[in-house]
Amino acid sequence: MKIKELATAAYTDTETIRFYEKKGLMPHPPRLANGYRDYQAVHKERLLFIRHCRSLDMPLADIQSLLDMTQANAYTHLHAESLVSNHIDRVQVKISSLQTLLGQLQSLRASCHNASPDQACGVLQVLVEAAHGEACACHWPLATDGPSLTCQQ
Amino acid sequence: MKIKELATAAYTDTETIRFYEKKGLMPHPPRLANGYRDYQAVHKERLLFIRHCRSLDMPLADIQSLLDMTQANAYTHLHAESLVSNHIDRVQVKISSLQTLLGQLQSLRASCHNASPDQACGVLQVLVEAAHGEACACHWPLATDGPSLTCQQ
DNA sequence: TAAAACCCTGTAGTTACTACGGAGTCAAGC
DNA sequence: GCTTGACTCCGTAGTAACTACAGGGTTTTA
Repeated sequence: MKIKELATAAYTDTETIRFYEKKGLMPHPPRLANGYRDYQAVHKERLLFIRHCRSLDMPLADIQSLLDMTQANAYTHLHAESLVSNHIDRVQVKISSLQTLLGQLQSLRASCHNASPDQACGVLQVLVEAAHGEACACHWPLATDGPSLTCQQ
Repeated sequence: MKIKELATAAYTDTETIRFYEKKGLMPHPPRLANGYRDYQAVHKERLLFIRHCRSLDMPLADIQSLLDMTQANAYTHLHAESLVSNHIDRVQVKISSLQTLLGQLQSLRASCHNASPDQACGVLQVLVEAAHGEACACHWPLATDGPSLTCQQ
């Protein structure tokens, strides 16, 4: 099976497969006489596994760990479960962070709707004024994975 | 005001300021005789504005548009509001996408908890089996901004 | 005078790909 | 035999928004 066939079978792209190979998630397959990659069924299973995990938004590093566990046949309850649990924690934090953000954005937009017709749009004024507020916690360093979201407008 | 002082005043980092300068969000400031950047109050206001918008998770391109509007004094209700509205839409899509994902991850973890003590952890088995399911919509190409999240386990 | 703290530029790293450029290979149609 | 198109190869650069150096110069403090 050549790379395009594998890509089609796993609903992904040839470039992505080569990328996974470079990253070590997919093994180096044997080559045909012309240098083309030659895949077997085992490669398809592995790629489907990877893509399924990615559809669950798992980072490649976690997927690599899971693959290592299946390969070694020495995985533990605790390790696999903690990977998933940590992932759940990250997703939950992200959701609540975004919900706070959503509230702030909606009140920002409301400041535009509430402006009387002869006024300039309130969005910019609110933003400029908020930026002046020294006490606004927005101005603390942002978290690495999203906004700090502690500003109460 | 040298760069460190500005950074402290805007609760950010010197590298970030130079980064914004390179990107065109911050203007090139005048330089001291020794080549050091020399900032005024106007730079602080601009930087605080940028950081406030970033705390609302706005992309730099949107912030650039807002800055252009304030500079030109020619911004419109509609443009500013549509920037914010589009941002709200993106955040809402992201939230519901993550909520679906959360449910899937929780059921995955449950498959581990439900396994009897003498069984191997169910997480890996579920993942392997799910990857085999040809009909699983997980295997369709992922959306650009997150998981496809259409897999019903 | 020496060390610490600051400043400069430029480059490389992060995530998970995606998109290209330039070249070689293969099968089908004329 | 030739051309066209689809496929393959490899390597590099781009995405967002920074962060972290490397390697040098300057200023301030002890």
